[in-house]
Amino acid sequence: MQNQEPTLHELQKIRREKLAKLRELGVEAFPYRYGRTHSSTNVLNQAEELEKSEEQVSLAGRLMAIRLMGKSCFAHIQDSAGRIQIYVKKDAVGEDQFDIFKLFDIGDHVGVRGTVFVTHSGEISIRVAEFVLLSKNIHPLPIVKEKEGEVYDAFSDKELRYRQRYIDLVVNPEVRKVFETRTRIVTIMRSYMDALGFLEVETPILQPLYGGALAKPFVTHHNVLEKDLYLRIADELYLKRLIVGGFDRVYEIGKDFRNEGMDRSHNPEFTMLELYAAYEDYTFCMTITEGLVAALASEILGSPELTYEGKKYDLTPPWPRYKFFDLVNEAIGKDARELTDQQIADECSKAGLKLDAGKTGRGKLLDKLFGAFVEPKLDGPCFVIDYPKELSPLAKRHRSDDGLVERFEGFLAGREFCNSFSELNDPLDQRERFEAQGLLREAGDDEAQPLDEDFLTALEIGMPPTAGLGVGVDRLVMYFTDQHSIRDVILFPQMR
RNA sequence: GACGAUGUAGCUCAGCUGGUAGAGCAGCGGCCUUUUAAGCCGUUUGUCGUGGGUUCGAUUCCCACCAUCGUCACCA
Repeated sequence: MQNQEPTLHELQKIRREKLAKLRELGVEAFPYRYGRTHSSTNVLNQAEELEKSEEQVSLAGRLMAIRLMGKSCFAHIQDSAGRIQIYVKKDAVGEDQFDIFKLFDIGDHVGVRGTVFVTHSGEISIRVAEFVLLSKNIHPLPIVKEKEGEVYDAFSDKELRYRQRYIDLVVNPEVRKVFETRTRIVTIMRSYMDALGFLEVETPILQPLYGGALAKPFVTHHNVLEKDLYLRIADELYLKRLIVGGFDRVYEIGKDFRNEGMDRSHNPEFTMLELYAAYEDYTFCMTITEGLVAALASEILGSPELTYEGKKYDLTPPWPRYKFFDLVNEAIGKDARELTDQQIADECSKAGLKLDAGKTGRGKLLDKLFGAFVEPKLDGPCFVIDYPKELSPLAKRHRSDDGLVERFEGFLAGREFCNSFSELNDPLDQRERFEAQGLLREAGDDEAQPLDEDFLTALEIGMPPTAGLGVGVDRLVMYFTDQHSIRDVILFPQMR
């Protein structure tokens, strides 16, 4: 639908005619640059002095409202900082120029030069002495009007908003704010990690073998090498190779790709922060998680209290830590570790899950059980710790319980947002875990991890004790911007 | 992937039990040199999501498909 030449509707024809008319009048419709002295908010903030000094200010922006009154005109222009009213008067600009201004439309970019004044109704405005067209709009913009906080004719069609984000951003200022906050969050993450001595690195997105998570990958093909490559599902295995290589602390913020369903908390490509620290264990990562989230809260919210979808959450560390099996056992009223695979499947069926104990591995069965009975109740913030070994092929065996691994997940608002463990660095144990994954794969689990021989070699070379953490950046942004859908925190979300 | 809801002018929406569509804003013309959802007068705009079918006739009924939203399944 997008690649068809759109039929020229009346509105667009009229704008093209205006463009032609402007050119006849000698107006350059798409000039090369415009020197600004101020932004809209600069002017609004310094209005008093600027008005007194009658200093000439130049600013540029997009026309968002035009109120023409015969021989004068009020209009609003919008720049990346905000909006400001301009006042164009025939007397001030001359008749020829005023006729040109009348050919301008909502959506045009203009540059204006003039002095600052305040209107009778108290709005800080620019009295325009001179204006130029900077770019002509020939495709009408949706007109959003507002009075006393109430919005009229909002541009609200989700499909159009996501597919034509450029319009969404022009017309819905709160959308711009969400993405500005997103960038601030990532910046804060970087400085937080940098301050702790972590080195930011980049690892391959195109990988000959995928790993580091349980997920289905996207497959692509390299023509010259004549082989298939995978888009990474996690950074993990490469970052650990770097720990083997001797970097003590590394992190990466980047996109992962998982070939799975989409909903309001899942986009096929999403952003993860992954970090690895040598000589630390998973308790270190809990501290990092708490510290990072608390830092975000104080810088973004100015308070440890987060409101998400009407509910309040206190993010002040430390957060409670609940053991995986304590939660599960309490929820089902039995000791899950004593149950057979079939019995776990039966418990799952009580929650309406149909699972085949023969085909699904024990780890996954337990995970289902957790997802069905525990997860929805985890308001958080909290950590769930010490997961079953079968579920975590890259995590180190628990120091005091052979059937568990030293792993935690962080929860907030009933949703997981991070995952961490004491990294498995025993190459022989790791090989066994891969082999167990291989058996699951043969049994039909297409999310089981393939064996990565080179990664095993790296572990054989020797990885120090290491802690690793992965944080879902999109989800954190959702919390801190109070957005309901992941699509509202990704500029160009995947559409069908 | 399953079920449900929705899809009408550039935008937001109305359209009862089938007779080829309306409003506000935007646009266009006119009046208006401090307006601000500017106002007043006049006026234009539509493959009624797409493709089939039923019918003399479908935006309205039926089927399929596409898209969006929601719930579930899968996962972060």
